[in-house]
Amino acid sequence: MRFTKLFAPTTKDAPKDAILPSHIYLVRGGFVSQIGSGIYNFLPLGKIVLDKIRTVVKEELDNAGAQEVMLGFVTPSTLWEESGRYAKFGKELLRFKDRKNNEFVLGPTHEEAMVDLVRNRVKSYKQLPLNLYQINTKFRDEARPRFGLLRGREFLMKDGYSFHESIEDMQREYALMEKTYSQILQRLGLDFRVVEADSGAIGGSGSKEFMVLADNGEDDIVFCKNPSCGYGANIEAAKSKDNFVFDSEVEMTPGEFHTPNISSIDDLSEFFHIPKSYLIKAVAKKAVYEDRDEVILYFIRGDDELQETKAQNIAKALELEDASEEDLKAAGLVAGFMGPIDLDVKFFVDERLKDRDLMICGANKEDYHFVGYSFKDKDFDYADLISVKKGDECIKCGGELDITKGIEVGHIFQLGTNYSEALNATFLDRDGKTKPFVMGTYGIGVSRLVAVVVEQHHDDKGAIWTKSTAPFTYDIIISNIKDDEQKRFGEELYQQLLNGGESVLLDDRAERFGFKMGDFELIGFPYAIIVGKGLKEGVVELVDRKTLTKQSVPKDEIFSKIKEL
RNA sequence: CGGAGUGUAGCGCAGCCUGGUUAGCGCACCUGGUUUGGGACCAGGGGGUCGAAGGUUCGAAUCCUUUCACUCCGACCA
Repeated sequence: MRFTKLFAPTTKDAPKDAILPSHIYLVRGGFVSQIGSGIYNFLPLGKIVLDKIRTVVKEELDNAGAQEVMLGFVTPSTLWEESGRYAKFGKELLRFKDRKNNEFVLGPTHEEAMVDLVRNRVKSYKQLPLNLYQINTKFRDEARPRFGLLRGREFLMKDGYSFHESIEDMQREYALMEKTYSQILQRLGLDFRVVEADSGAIGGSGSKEFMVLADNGEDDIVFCKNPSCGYGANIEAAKSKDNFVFDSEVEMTPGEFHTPNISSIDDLSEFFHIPKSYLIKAVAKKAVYEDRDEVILYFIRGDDELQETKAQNIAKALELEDASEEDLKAAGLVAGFMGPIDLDVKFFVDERLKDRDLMICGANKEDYHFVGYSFKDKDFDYADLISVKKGDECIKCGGELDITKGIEVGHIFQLGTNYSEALNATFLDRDGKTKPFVMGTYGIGVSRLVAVVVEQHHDDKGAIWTKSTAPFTYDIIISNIKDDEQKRFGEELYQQLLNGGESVLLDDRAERFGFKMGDFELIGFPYAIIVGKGLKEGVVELVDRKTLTKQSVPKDEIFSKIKEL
C-alpha cells in the first residue's frame, strides 16, 4: 500500500473527551472514528487490525475443533421471553418493533439464538459434543458508553457455545477453551491473567475471565504474589484466608450496653477499646427484584468491607441500591444500631463470623449495642460476603495477595443446563433417555482487543503494534520525494518487499521528513525504513518503533536484514 | 438512571451576558512559489441551514419555549 492512496486521516489533536491512550491514538492515527455515542466506524487501518485479530481468534478456535456460524443480529424477542431473560436483562437490551408490530431485540449475546439453532436438529448423544461460535456485531445499550472502543455500545465479539452429554465432557471443553483463549492472547502479544470470576447474570456454576493487565482497566483483579501459586480472581469473586486470631484477654459479659450516639465502627472500636474484628458491621441494602423491593441486611466483621456483587448474588437480586433512612425505618430498623437479634428482615451473615463469639453488635434499639454476642448454634444464612484487601493471605497458599487493574477481554462459563432446560433443548442419551444439553459458553471481545493492544503497548508518541496486530509491518519513508535517487530506491525496496510477501507501506507523500516520522510513530508500525540522506553513502536506516533506535544498514543488505527480524 | 455541561467550517474554539455591517480565529484543505532529516515559509483562495422547530422583535448565532444530539462526574456494566 502507498500512503498517497491510503485513507488514514491522522491528526495532531485528539478529541477533547479522549482520556485513555488507546482512545486518543486510535482516533488520531485514523483507525476509528465515532459516529454516535458508543458507536465507531473502522477506517482502513482499524479494519486491518480488527481483521488480523479476528483471524487469530478464528484460527485458534477452528484448530480446537470449533465451527464458525453466523446468527442473525436482530433476534425475535419471543426467544428471549422463552428463556426468561426478556424481563431480566434490563435496559441494556435494545428492543424495537418492525412494521408488523412484532418485537425484536438487537443481540447483546446469543445463548437463546444458538440453542434454538441446535435444538431439534441435534437429537442424539452421537452428534455431541458440538462447539459453535460466531464473530459478529453485538449491541448493548450501555448506560454510559466511554473510553472509545473499550466500552462501546456496538462492538464485535466472538461468542461460542458448546453442547455436551455430560458435565464431565463440558468441563473438558471448558479447559480446552481456557487453553485456546490463552493461546490467542499470547499470539496477540498481550500480558494477561486468567482469573476466577463472578458468573453474573448469565448464570452457571463456574467461570473464568481473561484479564489483560493495564493501568486503565475497569476491573480490580486479585492475584497471589507467590509465583508458584498462580491464584488469581476478580475482586467480585476473590477469597482470602481468615486472618482472625482470637485474643484470650478479651472478656465480655453478655448484655445490652448504652452507647449514646456511637454508631460507626470507628467510634465503637474506640469506645470499647477493642479491635474492629470484634465488632459486627451491619450493611443495609435495598434489593431490587422483578416485582418488588426489599431491604436486606448483611452482617460482616467490623474490619471487612461488603463486596456488592457477592451480596447481590446471594440475595438473587436484579440489583442492589443503597438503602435510605426511610427504607430502614419502614423496615423497622434503627440506623447505626442494627444487629442480628430478633430481626424481621431478611439478612445474611459472612461465613467468617460462623461460630464466633464475644462480639459486639447493634441491639436494634436506639443508642444501645449488644455486648458478648455469639454466633454459636445460630442457624443463619452464612455466605462469603466480603471484599479481599491488598495484603490479605492467599486462600490457596497463604502467600501475600495484591490487587491490580485489568481489562476483561474474555470470559468462559460452565453454563450447565439453564438455557437448554428453559428452551426445552434436549437429546437422547446412551440409555435412550431425554436430557437437556449440558452447555458451556465462551466470549472474547474482538473490537475491544484492538483498544487493549494499544492500551498495553504505547508510548507518549503513539501506538506500538505487536507484530501479529500491526496494520503493516514496515513503513518505508522516502525522506524527500523530489530526490530522484531516494524515490527510485524507495520504490525498488517496496517492490522487493512486496514480492517477498512482506506487509509493507510506502510513504511516498510529498510531506516533510518530520511529518512522516510523526505519522510513523503515531500509527505505530513495528519498523520504519528511512530512505533519505544516507543513501548518498549507500545506507538506509532501520527504526524500531518500540525503542525508537535507528541503525544504519547498507542499502544492499536491508532486504536480508529484514528477513532476519 | 441522578447531577453538570456543550452544540458556530473537517477538527479545536471565540462571538451570546448587553440583539444591529458581509459571523471570526488556529489547525486542516485548494492554487502558485520557495523549502525538504523531526509536524516549514510567503502570497492568494474555497468552505457555515450558527443542532432542529417554534416564538419575541423593524432586526436573532445572541432573548424565550420545546426538542434532539453529544460530553463529563456518579450509579450501572455476560
